[in-house]
Amino acid sequence: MAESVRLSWKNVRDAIHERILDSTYGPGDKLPKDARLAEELGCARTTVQRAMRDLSDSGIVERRRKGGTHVRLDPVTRATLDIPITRREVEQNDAVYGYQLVKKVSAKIPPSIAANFELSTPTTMLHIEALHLADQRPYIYEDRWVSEHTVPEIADVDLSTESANEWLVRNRPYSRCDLRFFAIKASEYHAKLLDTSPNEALLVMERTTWIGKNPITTVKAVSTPGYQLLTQIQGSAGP
Amino acid sequence: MAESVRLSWKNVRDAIHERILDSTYGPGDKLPKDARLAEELGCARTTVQRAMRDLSDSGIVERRRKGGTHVRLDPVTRATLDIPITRREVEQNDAVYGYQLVKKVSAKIPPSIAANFELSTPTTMLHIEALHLADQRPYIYEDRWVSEHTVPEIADVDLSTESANEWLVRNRPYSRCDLRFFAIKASEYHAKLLDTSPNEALLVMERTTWIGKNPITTVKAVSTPGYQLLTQIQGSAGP
DNA sequence: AAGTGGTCTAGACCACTGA
DNA sequence: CAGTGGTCTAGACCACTTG
Repeated sequence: MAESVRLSWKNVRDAIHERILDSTYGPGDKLPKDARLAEELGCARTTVQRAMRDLSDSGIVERRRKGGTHVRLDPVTRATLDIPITRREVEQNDAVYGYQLVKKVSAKIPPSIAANFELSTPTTMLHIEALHLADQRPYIYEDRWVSEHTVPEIADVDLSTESANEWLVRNRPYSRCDLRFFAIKASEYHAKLLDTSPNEALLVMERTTWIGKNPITTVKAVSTPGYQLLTQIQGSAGP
Repeated sequence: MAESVRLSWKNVRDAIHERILDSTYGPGDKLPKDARLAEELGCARTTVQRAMRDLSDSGIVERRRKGGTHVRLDPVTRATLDIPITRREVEQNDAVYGYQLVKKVSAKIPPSIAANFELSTPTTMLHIEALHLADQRPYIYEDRWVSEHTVPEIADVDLSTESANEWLVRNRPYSRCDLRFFAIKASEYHAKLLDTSPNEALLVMERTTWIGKNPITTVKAVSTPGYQLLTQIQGSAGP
């Protein structure tokens, strides 16, 4: 049984994954330590590490120092979502992008927005509403609050030309971002802005960002009917 | 300027990231090659590699052999979603999980389902409808088609006890999975099953899986009103 | 305190792919 | 075909975390 072939970390990953699939190591079981597997499979420990990181990133195993590597008890489907800035998304669909500022005013944040930021004391922020268009038709309605305290420069941005979405993504890195997806019934107001009917079902993407402990922005991106979020997973199984 | 400190790959990542944020390297720019950066920062090339892989995974840079490393032109928000099996999800909310099989019958797949699988020839599959309950109340309605050809064992599974969701996740690895999220208006049928009103807005998660070229299953998981998908991103900026 | 995963290094070779 | 990223190795040391 000579290890004549050079094993890549993907080979190693698949070898280990296979043992999990065929129940050599069942859910919750502890796997041999890296060094042991390296010896067994005939490669460097670093290579086993690389393979394990992939399995760990995919949610198949869990690793802890001293605790060892265990097969995860409950399988999860782990997907990666890419959310581009809205202009790019429109352009990638070969449509002409348009943008309209609907409203821009400083105001005291309502409790629901304070809750998004995990703030107890109500403060004043810049409230921005805007419409993103694709081929002249409404595409996404954006309802946003920006902290003037954390992002004072926002006052100097001409938001009637450039969307806050774009400016913030390009200029304000964040250290934490919370995301939420849910469905809402279109209100009269939504219907009017998005050129659709009340009670239509709309997908909403809500994003809240902080830099350190300081709130940056929270935004509800309300999509038009039929909008879909897509993603794809490449599993590490099969031929 | 002695490199007295031992640089970790995170230090290196942050150093490079910072140069991107402060526009030393702007969108689209080419970064120095790994070896050059390693020299510059005073670490091994492997360490730069590790840092770069992270930046690349986060969607901040793009790397190509021979092409070099470039700052991505359009920033994206990249999020990771974990979708557990429904039973786990319910239990993690400290609710009691329940399950009901609503329908199970072999039938010719409708064109929309064939489209999900990218199939042109209509075939027969097992059509399963089921209800997942949390604390006796409807939680998610599952509308699924399973390929009896790819997964003949499904015939022997007692689907009145065990959900197809769970059995498939535990027993059928896939090599590809397509995911879609969108909103729908509840139909009369949905309303009745989910104990809500017609026209409510519902979040739908649609998943389609294959093993190699062979279809395994496609499922629409229709949630109850108020359902939210959550995730969090840890950015690599700030203190 | 000891076991196990995480990281770093230095060097070699491989594998894409753009000029 | 040559430049650049990708991977592998062997060995050392570090840093968690649990028994």
